[in-house]
Amino acid sequence: MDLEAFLTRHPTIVARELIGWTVTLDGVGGRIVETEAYHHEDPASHSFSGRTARNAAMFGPVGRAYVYRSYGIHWCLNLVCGEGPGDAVLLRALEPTAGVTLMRERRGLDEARALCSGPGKLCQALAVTRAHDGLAMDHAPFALAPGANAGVAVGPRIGISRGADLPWRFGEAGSRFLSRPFPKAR
DNA sequence: ATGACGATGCACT
DNA sequence: GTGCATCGTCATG
Repeated sequence: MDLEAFLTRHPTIVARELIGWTVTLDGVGGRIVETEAYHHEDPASHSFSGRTARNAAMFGPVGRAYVYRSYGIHWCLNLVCGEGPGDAVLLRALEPTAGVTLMRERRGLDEARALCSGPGKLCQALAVTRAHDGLAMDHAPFALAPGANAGVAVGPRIGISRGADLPWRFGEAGSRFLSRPFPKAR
């Protein structure tokens, strides 16, 4: 399956199967260990109320980056996917594997486990900004490569009010690089 | 023109 | 666990 086919599926499927893939920007990045799915019919999605200047990238081709500013401070990076316009996967945490020294400088931290353990942290470590909004994530300066995972945990998404009941957050089971642990299964 | 509110992170208790 | 910084985006007047 090529990348376009991989991405042209429901964002929950893509978000789950993306765990273990590697993403880099200018050679800095790591294994994707945490994602969240956003669907255009989901009230929590930025695309729910239609296309605007901010979310335009979500309505473009799959494989592009959708970058937005959160809380006026942080950047967050999504990979556009889905069977139709308006779907994306939020990249929430990476296991740093490449350019770790540069990440430490950008983050002002030593501990690898805290370098990319959150959507805003990840963007600071990789130096993602609005300038990357709309860029293809399988071409330079981005790169995207498949990879395996050690099992996927599922739970509710973080920091949203609407659609909070949907189990659309995915993470590598047992990873030490998550933004937060997953609620214990029951 | 103005106001409300975040798909957060960090310091502090 | 709680509080707050900080500002772009969108809805409303």
